[in-house]
Amino acid sequence: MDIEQHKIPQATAKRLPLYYRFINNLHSQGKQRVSSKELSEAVKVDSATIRRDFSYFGALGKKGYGYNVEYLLSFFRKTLDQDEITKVALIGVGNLGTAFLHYNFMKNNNTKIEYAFDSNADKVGTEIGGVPVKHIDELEDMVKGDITAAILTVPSAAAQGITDRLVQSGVSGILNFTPARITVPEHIRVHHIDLSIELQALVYFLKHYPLEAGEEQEE
Amino acid sequence: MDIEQHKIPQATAKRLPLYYRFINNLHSQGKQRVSSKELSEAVKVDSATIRRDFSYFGALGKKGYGYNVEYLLSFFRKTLDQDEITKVALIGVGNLGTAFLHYNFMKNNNTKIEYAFDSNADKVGTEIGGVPVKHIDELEDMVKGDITAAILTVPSAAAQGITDRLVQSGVSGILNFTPARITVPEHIRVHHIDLSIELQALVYFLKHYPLEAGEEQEE
DNA sequence: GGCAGATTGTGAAAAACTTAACGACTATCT
DNA sequence: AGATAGTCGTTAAGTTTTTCACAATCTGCC
Repeated sequence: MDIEQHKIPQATAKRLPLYYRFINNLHSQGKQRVSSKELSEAVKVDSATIRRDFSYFGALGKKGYGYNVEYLLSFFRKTLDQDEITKVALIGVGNLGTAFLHYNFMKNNNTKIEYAFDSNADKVGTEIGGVPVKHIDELEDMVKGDITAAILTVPSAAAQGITDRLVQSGVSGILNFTPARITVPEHIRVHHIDLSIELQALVYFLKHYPLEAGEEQEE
Repeated sequence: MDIEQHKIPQATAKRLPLYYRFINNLHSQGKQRVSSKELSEAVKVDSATIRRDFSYFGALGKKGYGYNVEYLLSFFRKTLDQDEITKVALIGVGNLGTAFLHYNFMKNNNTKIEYAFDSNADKVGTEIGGVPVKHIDELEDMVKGDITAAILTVPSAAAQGITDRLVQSGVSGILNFTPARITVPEHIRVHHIDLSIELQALVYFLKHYPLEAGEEQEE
């Protein structure tokens, strides 16, 4: 099973949470079935790509019919490990961190932000989006052995220092929102999301890759 | 020139702002020269990829020496259109929007957030990170003919409605932070950044693609 | 001036990803 | 029942991106 999992392309893996959300939506709307074409319009991914993505998990649909929403949903729930909740910590309760705390609380099922950490005494002891805010000094104690991943929304100057402490405390993944490119041991996974770069990249594309009619969007 | 520009792979284009930032850092630190290997360690991109990326713009470096930081910087400044500022609007001054306003003000040189819009009367009339907050009713008037791109940080229920108004008002690109996948005419470019999906994707990778020693990171 | 060592730029290959196309099958209409 | 329209799963082709590997060539030093 784990070996099979490894055959799934990373590009596909990145789209799974997107699919999952939209299938969830469809289910809430009481929709019974959905075709790759319909789904394609909703998530803005080519229908052939969707069929290909789904096929990595076996035959989820029926020819001439489409996909049963109920079945698809239960399948994704299982695949994305909805049952087993991954515990996450958030470091840095600024605007971005706060946004995430509110956001997360409402939407995610397979991850839970257990604690948030900040150095600001005014914030410590409060609760945001249902998540208790702890002092950064408590980081090691709270994280050790319990937390799998961390969301890094601290000022960039603090990024590497906090990262080292997180790694020490045993997290295996970091979602880094700071502009700093952090250095970690090989077995730690880091995903970078850089708001400033995203905006600059969009602008660059606007100037140099004007969309012609009929041209498709990538992301 | 424009035809030449079109040869640059999109993957490369997305890395340019990243390179630019780090070259800027090096320059501030007074560094004279840098090799692709050094830069690779800083930005976490394979050195061969960096050399290939740079080579699309011609021979920027010198064999046996590396790249001259000063020259590289001036080249990137020109290429990323630092001189010609792209005007941007931000819609939705919640936590995420506020984070962006602070962030942007400090860092970007080729883009400027001219206005922010919100429907909350308490926010309208204030200024955040140097950006004036206008009422959402003024959107069309302020944007029309002047603003090239928009950052969408509104609640997802409002996303499509605001999008339509932005398109009407002539923006050509949208950076969409809402979970909704918005529909736009073909000539409008949309980049989606979905915080919730990023977290779920990271968790999925942690579970199914554990990093072995020596394995490289993507993104 | 010449040589050892470093580093680029790039051809070629590999890897990763997307898309087109179609056979096989379903559902529905007449 | 047969015809029609729709849909999946997949093979094969196409495209994009990354990586390897090395000749060319520059630097720095003696």
